[in-house]
This record gives sequence, structure tokens and C-alpha cells, in this order.
Amino acid sequence: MSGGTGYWLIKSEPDVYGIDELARDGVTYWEGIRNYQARNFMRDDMKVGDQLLYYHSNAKPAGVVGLARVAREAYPDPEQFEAESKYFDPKSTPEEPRWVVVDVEFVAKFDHIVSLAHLKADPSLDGMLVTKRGQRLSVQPVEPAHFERVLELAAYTG
DNA sequence: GCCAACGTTGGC
DNA sequence: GCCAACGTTGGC
Repeated sequence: MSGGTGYWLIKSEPDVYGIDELARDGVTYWEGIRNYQARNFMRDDMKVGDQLLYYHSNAKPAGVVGLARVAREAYPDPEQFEAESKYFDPKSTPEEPRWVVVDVEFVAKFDHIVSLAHLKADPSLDGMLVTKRGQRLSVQPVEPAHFERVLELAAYTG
């Protein structure tokens, strides 16, 4: 697989759109990001082929449940213009869209979740953003070494 | 369900 | 531009 060299963690609530829905759909656009820092990561830094840790939040337990990749770089989030959408933003216009999406493609579901508790307990993951208290950012950059370590913890062999 | 942490909004 | 109020996130 050619392309991106970046690593990210993306959060999703399994009750809303979990890894099983992504596996079913194959590809989806990552709609509804309404945080400027997360948007900037998607808009400015995510490249096709970048690898994504798929994280379930508001879950029991919370943790990394699989892998995905960026299939298309940032473009305007169509839901921001749809008045009936929960992601509608009246201040955004097609001429100057405020929010973007990327396309996210399913890669794999881990056999076992790598729980948040497990991530926090691993010294080699010190400093990983998701393990920090109060860290709510739903799109986070991940260091390559941390990414590889999470795959080890998942016993993921590709 | 609770509540701490955090981001955004809006009055001034 | 400050900052209190408010709404949301997300672990527990």
C-alpha cells in the first residue's frame, strides 16, 4: 500500500458508528467533526494511505478496536449544509465551508480490544494523547512507535 | 448517572 | 479581549 506515512487515532462511539459498521460499509466519510483542532489535522495533515487506530469511546471498555486508512483527503462535510442534519452549521457556506471530512476505509478489526486501561498501563505508551486525562480530541496524531506498539498489544499481524 | 475537563459562546 | 456561563465529551 503506497501513500501516506502518517498515523492517527480517531474516536467513535460504537452506539453511533462502530468498527462493525465500518466493516460493513467498507468506506465512509468521517462526518460531524466540529472541533477546530481536529478539523485542522484532517484538512491540513491527513494524506491518502495514512493509518488510523479506530478507537471506541463511551464504550465498555473504551479502547482501540481495529485499523482503518485514509481513502480520500479532506473535502467539505456535506452535512454542514443540510438543515435537517444534526451537523448542520448555519454559519457555513459552500463558498467558504467551515468543516471537512476525509474518507475512512476499513482495514481490520482486532481479535481483542486494546483497552484504555491497557494503553495507560504500558510504559512504552507514555505520552500517547489518548491516555491523558481530559483529552477529548476526537482526531489525534499518533507517534509511529506508539502505533507499532498498539499493534503489538493487539497481537495484530496483518 | 455523575461529574471533571475542556471548548465555545456571548455579554460587557 | 476578558471571562462567566453553558454545553459537550467521555471515563468511571
